[in-house]
Amino acid sequence: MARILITSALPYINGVKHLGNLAGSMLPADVYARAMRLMGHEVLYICATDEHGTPAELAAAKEGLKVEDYCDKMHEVQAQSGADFKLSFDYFGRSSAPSNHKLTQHFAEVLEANGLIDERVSKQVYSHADGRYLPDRYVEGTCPNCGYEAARGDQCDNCDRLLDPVDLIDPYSAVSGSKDVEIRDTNHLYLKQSDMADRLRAWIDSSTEWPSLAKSISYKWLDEGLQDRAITRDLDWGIPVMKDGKPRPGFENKVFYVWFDAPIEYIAATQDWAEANNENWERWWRKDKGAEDVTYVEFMGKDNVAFHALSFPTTIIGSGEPWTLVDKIKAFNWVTWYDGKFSTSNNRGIFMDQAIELAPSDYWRWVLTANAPEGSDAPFTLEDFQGRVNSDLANVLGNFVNRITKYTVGKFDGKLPDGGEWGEAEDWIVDELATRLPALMEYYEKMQFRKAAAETRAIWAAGNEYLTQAAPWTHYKTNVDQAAIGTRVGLNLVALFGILAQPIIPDAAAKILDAIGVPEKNRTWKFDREDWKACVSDILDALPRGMEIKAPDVLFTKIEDDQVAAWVERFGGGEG
RNA sequence: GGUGGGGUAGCUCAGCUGGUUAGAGCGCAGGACUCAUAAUCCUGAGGUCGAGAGUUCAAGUCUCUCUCCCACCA
Repeated sequence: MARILITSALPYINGVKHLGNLAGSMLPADVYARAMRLMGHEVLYICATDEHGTPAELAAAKEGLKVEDYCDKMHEVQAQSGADFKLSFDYFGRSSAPSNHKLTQHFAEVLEANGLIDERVSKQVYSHADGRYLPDRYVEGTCPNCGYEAARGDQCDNCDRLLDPVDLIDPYSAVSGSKDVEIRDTNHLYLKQSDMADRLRAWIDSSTEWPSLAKSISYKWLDEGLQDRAITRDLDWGIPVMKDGKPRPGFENKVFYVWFDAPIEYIAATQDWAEANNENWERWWRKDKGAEDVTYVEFMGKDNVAFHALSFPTTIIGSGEPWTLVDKIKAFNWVTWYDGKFSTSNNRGIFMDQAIELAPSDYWRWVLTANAPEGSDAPFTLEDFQGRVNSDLANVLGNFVNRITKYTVGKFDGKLPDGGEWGEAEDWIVDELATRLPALMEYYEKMQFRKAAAETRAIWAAGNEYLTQAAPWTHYKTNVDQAAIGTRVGLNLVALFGILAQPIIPDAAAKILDAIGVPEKNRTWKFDREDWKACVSDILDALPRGMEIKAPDVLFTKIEDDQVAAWVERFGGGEG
């Protein structure tokens, strides 16, 4: 039994998340958390909303709300979405929580004490009309390179030249359109990542369980020389910059950069979890206080790898304190939508709150796991969604449960039948499961989710093949006992299928296990891995003979063509 | 521009340190069965593995060049 700390990248506060966000971090983290719990490991799964930064302020302004109120509202919305999709967070926190203020300020303090933070002057565009500094992309103007008149502060869309906003000719605010702007000197704190390079490299060298993607990106940065990074911004909304318990002189109107405080929230949220549940957070995060045996796994989209592999570790290692460092980074590509991208800002694609109206959470969970963007970007279409739900869930799993339970009710009075002789069909299914079950366990342990889903499906399909071989309906005509063993093994397979389905489709799995009467304590994955054949043989005779079972209602309603047509009409393609 | 990921059957994808006739699911064609949500099971058709060159007895699998898609960074 291991202790596994799991975090998924914090969803940003400025709107309901779309299916791509779900599939790229929160859902796989949840599937992993559930699987590890089933294996008997002690799991803590933490997530939170990421609430600071300019986009949050702008989104709030657009809705005419104070940013605090906007965040309160959107945090609730996102928490509800998570609950709707059955994300089994142990705690869903907020990066704006007091605990995170305190902890972020603590880290800044110790980093400065360790000589890893510098105060430096830089130039920023200030807008009088907006009463604020404008970060890169909120300034537009004429490109100094090609003369294009609507160049963004960070890059010109016309000539692709990368820009510094202070170099724009005739700059104006992208927020208000005002040209009443000026360039001001402003002080900021810089995290001296360059000083940390050697220690980071040593740490990465010693990390054996990183995927190559994360490792190669990290080495590349180190090879080129890590840039020092500003960790403060000229904003109101965020974590105040303090010094000796008071606002730091010259930083009264500044806050920490969202990327500095967001990962720290992983820890702060754990503190809040501990506070709310009378638990101990230090045994997860402090190696000097019980966390030395914790394995920490982070889930994120590929855009977040650098922050999790270098920036956050700089904070952690640089503190000189014994905090838990990430052991495994699982990164995902994007889910694409009809040859384009999901986009929150362009309202393109399907969002979590809409998805849950269209179909049960299990359907989405299944399809997004079976088609997870693990190796590369993965396309999502409603036609593919329909196909996978109908084939995998309704036909292969749902129909299997339905056919054997109904048969039991019809021919054996709804009782698990006794009698019959073990034969070739039974030998076959034992061999099949003795191969597939260990493979499935390994896929989960290695976080290979597409393969885990495919293997799960293959096990369901093997159940159907077993029934074809055992053919109880044929034996029933001449030898009821022989029909009994096929039915009995079939019912035990139903129980196993429910048990195995739990991480991906928890609702349907619970329905199956309830119908077949499997007690809560017998729904785990504590298999005897020393002898799979014996283990499987036991599984196929686990249910007490004579027990009453029920035929559950149809588990998965198929998605009809006209539904898909209506969805495509409503969402398909989108308007870029 | 740099770095990384990807370009394998109509579609979505597997193919580890190079080695027998390149695999799976869906879709398609044929057959079987009738317990079941016209479900299931079996069989089959279908690919010069993005393009070109090279290394090797042998290359989707290694090297180089090119090309297309995606992301990140400056």
